[in-house]
Amino acid sequence: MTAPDRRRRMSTITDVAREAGVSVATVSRALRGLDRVSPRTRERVFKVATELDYVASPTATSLASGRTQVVGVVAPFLTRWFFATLVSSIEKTLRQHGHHVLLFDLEDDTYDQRLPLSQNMLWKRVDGVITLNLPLTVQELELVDRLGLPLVAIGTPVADRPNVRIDEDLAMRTATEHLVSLGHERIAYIGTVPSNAAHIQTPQARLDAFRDVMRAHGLQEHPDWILESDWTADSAASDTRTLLASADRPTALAAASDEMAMGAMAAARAEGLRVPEDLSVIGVDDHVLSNVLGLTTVRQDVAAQGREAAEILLRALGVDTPGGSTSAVVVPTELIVRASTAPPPPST
Amino acid sequence: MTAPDRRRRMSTITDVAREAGVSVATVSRALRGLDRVSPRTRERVFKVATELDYVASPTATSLASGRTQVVGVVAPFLTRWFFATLVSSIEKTLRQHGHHVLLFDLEDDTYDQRLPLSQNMLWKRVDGVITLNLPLTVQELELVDRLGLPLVAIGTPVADRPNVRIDEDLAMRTATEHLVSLGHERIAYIGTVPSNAAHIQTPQARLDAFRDVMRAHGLQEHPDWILESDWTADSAASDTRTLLASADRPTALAAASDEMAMGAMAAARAEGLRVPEDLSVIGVDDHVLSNVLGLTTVRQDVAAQGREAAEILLRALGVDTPGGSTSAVVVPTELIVRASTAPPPPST
DNA sequence: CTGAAAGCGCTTACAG
DNA sequence: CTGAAAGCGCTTACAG
Repeated sequence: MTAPDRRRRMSTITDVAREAGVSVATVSRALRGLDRVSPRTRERVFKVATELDYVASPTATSLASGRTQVVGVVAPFLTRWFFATLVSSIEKTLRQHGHHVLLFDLEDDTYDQRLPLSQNMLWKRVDGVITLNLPLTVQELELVDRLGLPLVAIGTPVADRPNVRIDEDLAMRTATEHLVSLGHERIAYIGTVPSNAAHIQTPQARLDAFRDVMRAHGLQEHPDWILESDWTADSAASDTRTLLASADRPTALAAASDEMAMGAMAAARAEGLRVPEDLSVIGVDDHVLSNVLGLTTVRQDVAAQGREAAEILLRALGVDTPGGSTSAVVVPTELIVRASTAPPPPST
Repeated sequence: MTAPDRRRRMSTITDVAREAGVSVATVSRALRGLDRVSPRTRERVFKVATELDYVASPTATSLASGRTQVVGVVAPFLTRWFFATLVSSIEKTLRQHGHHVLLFDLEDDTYDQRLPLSQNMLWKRVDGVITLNLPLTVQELELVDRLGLPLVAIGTPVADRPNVRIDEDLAMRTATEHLVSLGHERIAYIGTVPSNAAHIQTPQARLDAFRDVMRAHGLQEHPDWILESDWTADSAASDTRTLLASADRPTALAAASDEMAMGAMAAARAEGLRVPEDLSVIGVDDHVLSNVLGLTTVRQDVAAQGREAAEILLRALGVDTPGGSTSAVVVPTELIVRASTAPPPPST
C-alpha cells in the first residue's frame, strides 16, 4: 500500500552543526532567532539549514521545551455549520502563528451523553485548549487546571476563563422585536433543550430575552408555543409540525438558530402554509444557506469568534499577536431582513 | 487570565518505577502490554501507575519510538458539509484506536490557490495522512514519500495510494436516469469547475456520466446548459439565474452536489418557477438539509467513507482494525426521491 | 558570542 | 522475566 520507499534520512541539528562548523547550541539559537549570535554565524547556519532541508523535529523540541505548538479544539459536534466554521477559522489563525490544531469531537453515539475530556488527550499533547459551546464538568476543569493549560471558551462560558461570544440576550431580543415591529402578536419560540442533553448548554438567555420582549409589549406568551428541540433542522421540522397544523396557530416563529428556522419553514410548507404570508420565521446565525433560502436572521460572525479566541489563547501562550483583549470579547450581531418575515395575515 | 495555579507535577515513568520497585524498562513493557513481564509484576505496575495518575508523555514516547499516534487530515475547506462530516467520522474512528487528528485547512484567502502541504506540518508530527478531495501536487506527493508517510485519499485519488470514494459515474448516471425516466428531455447540468480553481478537482466523471446518459437516450445536449460553479449554494443560485430566467429553459437540472441543487432551487423560486412543477432539480450527496428541503438526491454515505479511510490508514500503521480492504473501497450510493423532481410540465 | 553538558521522559536492543 | 545503558533530537542554564 505504500509507494516505493523513497524515504530519506532527514537531517538533524547535529548535521547542520557539523556542516556549519558550530555547536548544536549555536544552531539552535541561530535558527530560533535568539540574540547573542553573530550575524555572520547566523547567516551561515541558515544557509546550511536550507541546503539540508532541515526542519527541527517538533517531537524533540517539545520534549526539551515543554511546548508542543498545538492547541486542542474541543467540540460537542463537528458536522453542524457553527462548529465547522469555528474550527476552520481557529485553524487558520493558529497556523499563521506556527501553531496547529488537534481536534476532539466529543459527540457520542448516545444522545444524552458525550465523551469526557481526558488526561491522555491533553497531557503533553497541547499547550492550551479552546472549547466550542461546551460546558465543562468540574472534573474536566480540574484536569485542565492541573495540567496548567490556558483555556478560552467560545459561546458557553467555562468558569472564569476568557470567553468569546455574542450577546445572546441582544440577539434574541432583536429577532423578537423585529417580529413585533411587523405587527405580530401571536409568536412562538423554538429552541429550549431537553434537559437530558448534557452536552448542549441550554441557551436560557435567548428564551429569557424572547419572554422579556413579549412581556414588554404586553403580548401573551402561550406555554405550548415554547418548543423544545435538539437544534437540528430535521428535528425542528417535526417539533413544529403539530403546532403549525393546528387551527389556533401562531403567525410568527422565532427560532434560536437558523437550522431550526429552516426546519420550521419546511414544516410550514408541508402544512400548506406560505412563508411569510401565513407564517413569518426568523432565526439566529446567518447560516451559509440562509441567504439562498431567504431566511431573515440575526447574523453572528462566527469566523470572527474563532479568530478572537485563537488570538487570546496565543497571547496567553506568549505569542505576539495583534489585538488587545485578554479576557472577554462580545462579537456584535446584526439583523438581516430577507424574505421569511412579513406582517401577519389579516385576522379572520 | 489563567486560574489560580493548581498545576501539579505529573508523575513520570521514573516515579512509577521507584514506587513499584522495578526498572523503568519494566514499567514501559508492563504498561504497553508487551510479553516477557510476569503477571505479578505487571499487576503491581498497573496499580502504582493508577495511583499516581500516570500517563506516559506522548512527547517523550514519540521521540523514543518515532511514532506520534496522530494523523494529519488535510482538507481544501472545512466549512462545507461534506468535509466537516468526513473529519468528524475520521476523528471518531481514530480515537477509538488511540490516535488523534491534526487538522489542516488549506483554504486560502484567494480563490485560485491554496496553501501547500509543507514539511513542517508533517515531519515528526504525524504518522500518516488522509486527504479529503484534494489533488496533491508532485512536490507534495514527493514530500509525503520522502517522509515515508502512508496516505489514504478520500474522493480525489492521489497517485497509487489507497482511495475511498463513491462511484462518481454511477452516481450521476443514476441522477440523470431518474430525470429521463420522468420524461424530461431538456436537462441542464451544473458542476463543472473553473479551471483556475487549483484546489478543486474537476469532477469530470460526473459530467461525462451526464453526457453519456443524455446521448444514450438520444437527447440533445445544449452547450449553454452545462454550467460552471464553485460548488456553493450561493454561487449556484447566481450561476443558474440567467438560464432559468430565459424563455427557452430546461425542465430539469442535474446538480453535481446538493448545495448547488439548493442554490438552483432558490434561483428557480426567485424567478417565479415552481419546483418541481416547472423545474425538477436533483443533486448528489444527501446533505443534512436535503431532507428538510425536500431535495431529491443520490445519497452517498460520507461518514462511512471517513471510517473506511481511517481504518485503512490504521492498518497501514500496524494497528489491528476490523475490515479487510487495504487499497481501495467504493462506497455505494442510493437514489432518494423526494419532492424536487416530477414529470415535466406539459409542453406548450 | 559560543560551546560542553545535562536534561526532557520515554523505548529498545543487549545481557543476563 | 528484568535491568543497565544508549539513544531519540532538541533546549537551556552555566562557563568562558
